Amino acid sequence: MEARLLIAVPRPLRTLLTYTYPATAQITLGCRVAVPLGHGRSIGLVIALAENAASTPYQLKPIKALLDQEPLLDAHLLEFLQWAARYYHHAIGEVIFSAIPNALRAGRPLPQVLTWQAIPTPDAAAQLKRAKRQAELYQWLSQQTEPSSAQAIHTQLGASWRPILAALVDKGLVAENLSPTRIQRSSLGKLTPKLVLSEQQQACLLQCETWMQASTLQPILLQGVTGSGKTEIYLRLIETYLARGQQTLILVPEIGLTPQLVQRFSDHFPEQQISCLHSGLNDTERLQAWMDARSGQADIVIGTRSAVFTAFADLGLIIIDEEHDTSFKQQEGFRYHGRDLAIKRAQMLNIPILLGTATPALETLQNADQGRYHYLRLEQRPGKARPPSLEVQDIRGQHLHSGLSKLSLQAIQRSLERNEQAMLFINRRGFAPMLLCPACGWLAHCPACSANMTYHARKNRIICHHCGADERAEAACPACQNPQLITQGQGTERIELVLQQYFPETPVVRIDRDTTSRKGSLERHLETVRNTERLLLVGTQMLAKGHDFPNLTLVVILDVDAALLSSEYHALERFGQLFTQVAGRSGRSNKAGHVILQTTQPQHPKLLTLLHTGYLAFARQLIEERKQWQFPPFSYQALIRAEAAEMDQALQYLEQLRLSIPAQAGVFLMGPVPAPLEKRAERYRAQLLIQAESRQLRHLCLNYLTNQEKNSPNQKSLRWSIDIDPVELS
DNA sequence: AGCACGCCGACT
DNA sequence: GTCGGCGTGCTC
Repeated sequence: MEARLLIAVPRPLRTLLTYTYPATAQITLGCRVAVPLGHGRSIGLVIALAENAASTPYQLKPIKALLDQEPLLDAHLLEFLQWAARYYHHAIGEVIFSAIPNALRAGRPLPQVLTWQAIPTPDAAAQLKRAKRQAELYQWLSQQTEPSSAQAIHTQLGASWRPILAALVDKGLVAENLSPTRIQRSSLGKLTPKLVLSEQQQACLLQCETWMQASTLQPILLQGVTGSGKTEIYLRLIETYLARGQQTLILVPEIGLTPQLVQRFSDHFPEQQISCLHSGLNDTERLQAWMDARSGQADIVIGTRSAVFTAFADLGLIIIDEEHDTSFKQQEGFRYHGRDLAIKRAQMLNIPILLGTATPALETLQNADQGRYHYLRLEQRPGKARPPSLEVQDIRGQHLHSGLSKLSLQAIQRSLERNEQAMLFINRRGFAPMLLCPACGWLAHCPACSANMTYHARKNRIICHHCGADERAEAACPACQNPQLITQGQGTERIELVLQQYFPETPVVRIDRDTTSRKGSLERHLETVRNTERLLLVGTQMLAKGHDFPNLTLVVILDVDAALLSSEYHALERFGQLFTQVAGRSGRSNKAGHVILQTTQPQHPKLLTLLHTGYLAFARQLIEERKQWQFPPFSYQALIRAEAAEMDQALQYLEQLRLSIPAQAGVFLMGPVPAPLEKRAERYRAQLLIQAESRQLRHLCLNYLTNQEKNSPNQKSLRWSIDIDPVELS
């Protein structure tokens, strides 16, 4: 007698595979198995029991081995992942395995964790029990004489098990350096005094707590301007869940950029273990953090988007910081949105979720305005900090010095004279986006993409920012040998140069992907900025994210036009968010801030709304416009992308897919058309946009499409993908 | 994604 | 004659 199992394998298959196993064997859902697959073998994860009666057109194979005694993923996580695979129309196996650390994907056994569970601390009995276990553990540990095994145990222990750690350090068995997934307390036992909450923060906290204890939960949008003390609210809310012995998940856009946030958490919770999950970890570190969350040893997990798939022993609260940030959206492969999935996961677990930002995404604001989310605002900045003064600079007919107006240069001069810092913001790295020949019109163009190469002066190379093509910049024109090539437009490198020329006495720090690619270099730069009173900062997007520069009083935004004139309908929303965040960087610590926007569009109505009535009114105006055009959040989009060796192939393939979707009310199909970047890395790209008036209709269309795909043989060398709720149409 | 199968070019 | 190039197709 045998039974059947539905197994997910890490392959781009849209279905689960059915295998048999002996009915006498005990198998729990969520365990890994070794299975025969095709000519070889593969690892798989048991997802469900299959109907035994159903006859199959193929010969079922038995699983080869059961690899786990206990499930890697619990029932909730399995259900959540299956939901995600359906929603994003992505291969189930890839979705399931994105929740399993690389280190466990080859079938290696789960490391043995000392099995204890997080014990709820409030009552004395539990405290006692916890202390007793620690004592037992300590006794056992003290018998370990070999430093290497002590080290191993130390690695498996949480930093929260301080007595043990302290004892080990004391005995000289381990050095007091923890793995990078764990936050080290610099001095044991030192408690940082709690900040006193403002009246508004107090009210806000109380309201959140009330909502979180209600029988029906809704996501909470906490809109707090930069410096209004959102983080302090997070900390207080987390306390409640820690006291119950529950864990908290905090999703942040890019953890490498927010070391201060992590520090803040570890200072506030010196007794708790905080684990970090981000792209900078190697497989071992990632496994460690994952195990800590799954076993319950980690009290708080801070991570980037993929941390939404982490297994938890007892998750009680989710917080999304900088909720509007588009880096929560994965832009390749499994194109999920970390925030949206977190909301779904919280809903499935019936636990509260808090979305924090100064500038809510339009869809989030719409949800709040419609009452689907609770909505709270923190308006005041604590202390005496006032909002910055804003200046729109009309640069029409102005002579610019490498993109900088005379007025901007004067404003920078005045800041420096007051021994204050200024920041110049331009969203383009490199020296100039164009290198060309004034004699014959030759232009440095990427051989593999339909895009210009960017000139990088420091390296003296031309680089394609789309495919990475990288060539030496020749002195003379390759077409007509004219010895003098010129550049057009500006990037961060050129702005850095012009500032060095104008202000030779002042250090200039440039922060972009080129200056921060090496590990720790961003931190070093930020350190310089903190330690230097008089300084100029140049950078891209990266500068806008969550750094606190107390002596910064002037911000100049240089490429406002690009955002105002973009054809992408998301561009304005992004600009509003960026502007509000960047403006929030200036004028803290009791010094007046000033923001300059250089533009040829000083009368742009949206710009005026943003400046005069603030982000909220601006965002609501954009929502109104989206409504008129029936764009999201008033419709539901899916972008089908295809790429092939020839544009015609890509277009024809999409046309075929389009025809598989029967015409129906409430569905618009746009395209297929060539993508805005027609060619990338020698491949031509086309896209088809599906816009439906409900998620259900969109889902239906995509089902037609994937069925059609199943029937038609794969076209040679053609790759295609589905992007649900796209945030970028390029 | 793997992995094998298969049908064409240059080698001992 | 065969080694291997990667284009194509399948995975319970």
